[in-house]
Amino acid sequence: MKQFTKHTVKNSLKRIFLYRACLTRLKLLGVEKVYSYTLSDETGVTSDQVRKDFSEFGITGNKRGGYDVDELIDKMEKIFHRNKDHNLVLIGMGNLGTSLSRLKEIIDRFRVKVAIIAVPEISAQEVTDELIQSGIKGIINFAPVLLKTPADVIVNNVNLCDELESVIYYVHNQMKSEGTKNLDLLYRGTKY
Amino acid sequence: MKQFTKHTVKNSLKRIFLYRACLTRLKLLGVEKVYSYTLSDETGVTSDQVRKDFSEFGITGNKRGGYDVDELIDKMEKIFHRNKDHNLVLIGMGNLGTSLSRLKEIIDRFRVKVAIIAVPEISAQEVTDELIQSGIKGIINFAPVLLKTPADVIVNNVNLCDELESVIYYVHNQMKSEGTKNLDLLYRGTKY
DNA sequence: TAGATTGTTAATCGATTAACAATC
DNA sequence: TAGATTGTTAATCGATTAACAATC
Repeated sequence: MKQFTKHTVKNSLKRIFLYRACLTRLKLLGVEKVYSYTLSDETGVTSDQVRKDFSEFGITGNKRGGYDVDELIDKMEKIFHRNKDHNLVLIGMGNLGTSLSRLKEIIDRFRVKVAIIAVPEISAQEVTDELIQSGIKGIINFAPVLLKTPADVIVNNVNLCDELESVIYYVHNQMKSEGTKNLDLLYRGTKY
Repeated sequence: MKQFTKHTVKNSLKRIFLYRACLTRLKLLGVEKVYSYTLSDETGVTSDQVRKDFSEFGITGNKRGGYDVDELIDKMEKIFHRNKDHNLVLIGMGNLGTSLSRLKEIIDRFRVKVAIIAVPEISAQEVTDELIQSGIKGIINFAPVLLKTPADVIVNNVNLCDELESVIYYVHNQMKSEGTKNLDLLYRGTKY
């Protein structure tokens, strides 16, 4: 019954994005030190969860002293390999015909590992196959198709229609659920 | 310790998008009937999970007979309220200054409930406040900021940088994990 | 009918939450 | 020191997986 492993972005990783967004904003405001409850207040994630997430990614602070904002941002940049350069290829609609033949050459030369696919639905799989042949290991896919890829290739689908429809779904369905108490007092975000 | 409820798109809902993508493709290929294991093969979601998801959304098939593709697509369209029209406003950078004053008028007139925010980071919160004042209940946010919104407003953040970085994260970290057996035999997708 | 597939209930697994000992 | 906060272990909750009875 057990199927091939589906790759899904870990919730904890998504929350790290969330923390970082807060931290860069706080830094801009001149904040130098935060506590787990600071990030909790800002993001709506419980302070327990904040510390648990940090622990998972090996981020430590100072007992009683909280966390240094700069240090925290720095550690998160490292998690995302922001300290290194990453070349990537973007395959768009305009240059599709011409560029496809030079793809492998470019990917090899610049040691590209990540590609962005923004071609029409119909050519998406073909482009993908080509990319994988050339050694691409991660793909951001804007085409509204489910790409077939080997297990060692990561695909992240970005689909505005799906995003829109999920918002519409929630807008239409939330009245039924609880969420209607203390409306003005509560705040929340999404998708993280 | 319990915090305000964070709204997150349900996994089951994301999988419904996935099923629908498959089904529309299969329909194009002339397929009229599917079984839970058909969708399992196509999506990598286990057949158990497919049936469980269908059950959650009140989608039923025929014992022994599987599911009718058209009927399935139709039911999914209904889940996403695709059978109705939905007006939406798109606030972009170009027309920011001019249009903001007419916003409420337009939102009222066309009974808009959903907005897409594609303005620079710095004006995103201001625009959001304005939208909420005008009665918007769902937002797709392209600005890389965490918007403060009342609990009855759904926000879906779309952030290319985050998507990219999560791909980079996985590309750099997967070698360590298991996933290296039967590489060429296994297929997987992401984010659903 | 026998066999195959659904739909649902029970078991398992993983992620979140709570609790608390360590410590600055 | 006393008090506050971290980091981690244990308890709980929810989601996935397995099992199976219903049935076409």
